[in-house]
Amino acid sequence: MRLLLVEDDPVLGAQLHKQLGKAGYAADWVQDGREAQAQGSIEPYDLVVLDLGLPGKPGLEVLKAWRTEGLKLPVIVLTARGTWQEKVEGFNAGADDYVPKPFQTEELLARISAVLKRSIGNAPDTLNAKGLVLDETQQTVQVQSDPPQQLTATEFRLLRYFMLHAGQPLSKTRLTEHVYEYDADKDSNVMEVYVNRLRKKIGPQWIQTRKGQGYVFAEPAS
Amino acid sequence: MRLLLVEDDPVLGAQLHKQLGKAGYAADWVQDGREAQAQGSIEPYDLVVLDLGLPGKPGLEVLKAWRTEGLKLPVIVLTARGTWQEKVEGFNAGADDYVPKPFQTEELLARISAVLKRSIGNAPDTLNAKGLVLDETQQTVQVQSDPPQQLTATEFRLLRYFMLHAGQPLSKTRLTEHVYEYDADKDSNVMEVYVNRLRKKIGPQWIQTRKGQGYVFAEPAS
DNA sequence: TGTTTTTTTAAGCTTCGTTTCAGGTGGATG
DNA sequence: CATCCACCTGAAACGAAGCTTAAAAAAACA
Repeated sequence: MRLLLVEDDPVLGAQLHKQLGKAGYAADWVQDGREAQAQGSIEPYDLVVLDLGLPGKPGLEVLKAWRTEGLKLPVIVLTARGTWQEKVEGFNAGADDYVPKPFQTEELLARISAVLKRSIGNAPDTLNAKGLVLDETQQTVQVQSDPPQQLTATEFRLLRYFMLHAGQPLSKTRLTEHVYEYDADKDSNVMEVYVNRLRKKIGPQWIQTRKGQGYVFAEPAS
Repeated sequence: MRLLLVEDDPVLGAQLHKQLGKAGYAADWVQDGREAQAQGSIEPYDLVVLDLGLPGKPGLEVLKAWRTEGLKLPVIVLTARGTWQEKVEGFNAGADDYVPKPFQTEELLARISAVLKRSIGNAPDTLNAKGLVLDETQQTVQVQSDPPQQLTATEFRLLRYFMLHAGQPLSKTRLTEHVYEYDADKDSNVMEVYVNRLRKKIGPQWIQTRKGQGYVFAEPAS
């Protein structure tokens, strides 16, 4: 999952950025309103965490701009001490959720996870395919009733993306874009390598390859 | 365990603060209601000891504010006159326990320990894993039937936090936040050093490292 | 105050996750 | 049937994260 963090305060921003990374998200961090808007329009983020008090361009403006542009990526708004109007304004501008400052990091992480699942429009527990369970806090997978297996950071991010988009063909470029932050080096077979590793861990039938198109995560034919 | 002590009386406050430290809690002490509220919202405390008669903002108000904000951190209320209504009001406002003044420090410590375990949702004697016993009053560990070993203050705080959260992966930042008071200096390898010391004392199999994620305290595979 | 214990810092070393690379496989195409 | 291309796979190279030890700094204690 690739996130955009928009927060001008260097201290809070740095801390959040780190925490998001730890939680298994590939997060880019920008500190300026204009930059945020541009970035959000160009790069394919899965979710934005948006602070409202920003240099360059106010957060709400940025959000509105995205919405009139037709972008419907999920946005969670952070705002100082929740005045009631601000909250309403935020939702009107098209925010998906709203976290009043100050907050505990766990709170934010919980909201992010909730909004992500909701936005993809799948059943509440998407990460529970038939006979395959992904535990988000432990970063483990369990196949049938075998003992749970540990996943490395990258394996986890990839598998989560697969499971959240089960049934859809996903190109290798799309996968790299969403599993890694910023650069996205082309001309590498990293994805193939990681798909290989996942297949070894969970069994080959879950991820099918569509030659020329990419991969599809799906339940094994019953 | 990181506590917030809210007590305006300088004498009692100082004394409690000291005792809490002795008992192995990293406690921050504030004397004002407003400050308490802000502090409790921002910092990741494990428990609050809250006096009711406060300057700035009444204790019950502070508590209610936290609850409406959705914060569910455990709160123990101290109050002077143990009138029956006050007790009820306290519980209604969302207190987890209630200690009437005057009280003996041990009484308070016992309550704190109980509420902590309860709030984490673990069995009453969480500090008693298979073959490993942590004595809270003595600040010692006993492995199997070896002689008990003395722990230093920090070792004790860390090990208790581990045991109370057995099975969960705990990041190094989270550990520092909960083992130390206020500052929480980043960019240091203190946690690694202390994990090392604990492993030397209790044996290496109890604390596993999850590279990139943190550590997990768990019973050795049987 | 001087002494001892505890905490923190720093440095070199080790381990493990990531990425790259080289060679292999299999299906599609002419 | 030969060739090409996309993908697979195992192993090596690299780098970051964690380990360990010793010494410096700070705190506790007498």
